[in-house]
Amino acid sequence: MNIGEVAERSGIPAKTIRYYEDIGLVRPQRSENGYRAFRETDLHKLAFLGRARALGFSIEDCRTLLSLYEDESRESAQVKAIAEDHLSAIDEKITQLQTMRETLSHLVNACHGDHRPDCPILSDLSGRSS
Amino acid sequence: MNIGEVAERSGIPAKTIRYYEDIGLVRPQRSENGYRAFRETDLHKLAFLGRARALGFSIEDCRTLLSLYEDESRESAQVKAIAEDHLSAIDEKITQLQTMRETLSHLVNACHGDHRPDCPILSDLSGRSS
DNA sequence: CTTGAGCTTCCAGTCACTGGAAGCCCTATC
DNA sequence: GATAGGGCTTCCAGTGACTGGAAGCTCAAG
Repeated sequence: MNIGEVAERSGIPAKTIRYYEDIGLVRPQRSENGYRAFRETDLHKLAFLGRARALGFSIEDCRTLLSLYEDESRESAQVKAIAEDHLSAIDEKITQLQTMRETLSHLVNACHGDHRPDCPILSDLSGRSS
Repeated sequence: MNIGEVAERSGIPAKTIRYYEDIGLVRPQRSENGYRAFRETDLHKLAFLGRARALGFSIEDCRTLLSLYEDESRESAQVKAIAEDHLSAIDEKITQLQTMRETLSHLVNACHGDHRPDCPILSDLSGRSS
């Protein structure tokens, strides 16, 4: 398989696949013409990466997850630990965003949004409480 | 005021303040010795930036918000539009994260997390539905 | 006079790509 | 056989918003 087909079938852009090779996440063979020659297992790996990235795992987490996936003697506890860490990072981000959302939506509601210059949003940002 | 004091009073690291000067968000004067000389208005601006960034506004949004803040003839509608856009971007991110969270927490719950290799998390990532 | 903190600039690195340029390879059509 | 195009290759640069570090100047205290 050439990179174009793999990109289509995995849903990962060709550019990104090349980048993943660069950082050692996949190691496709090469054809005589210099083109990357992907096997089904490479495609499978890339699909794995796509799903892991879609769950928000970092590239380094993905690297570890892949190696655990390929390690027959892994312990599921290792995988679970990574996932739990990531889950709590997600929870933190959600909380942070909800705090922002809260403040911001109050401000937006308080702003007339008309042709006049008075604006509670700017007032708040400038540090005045009113 | 030197940069250290401004950093402390605004809560923004000195490095970041220098960066903000680099990209033209603040333009402190200079003392004869070459040190940046901040006035109260600079401090005020930086505090404004700090609050805007804490609400998740991008640097470019901050730039616009600052210029609106300083523009007596602004219309609050301009400010509100930026805030509303940002609010919906936040909502999108929250939704995305909650989707991840949902999937991930199911997987984490399904995983024994013991010394055995069987792992629903890896199974899911590898594309098997079981 | 020395020490150390604080300030300066500049360069490089972060994360995970993404865009673009220059150029080779392959197939199809004229 | 020439040419056009699309796909492939590499390499370099840019994104956002900082952050770390090196080398060197300034200032106040002891």
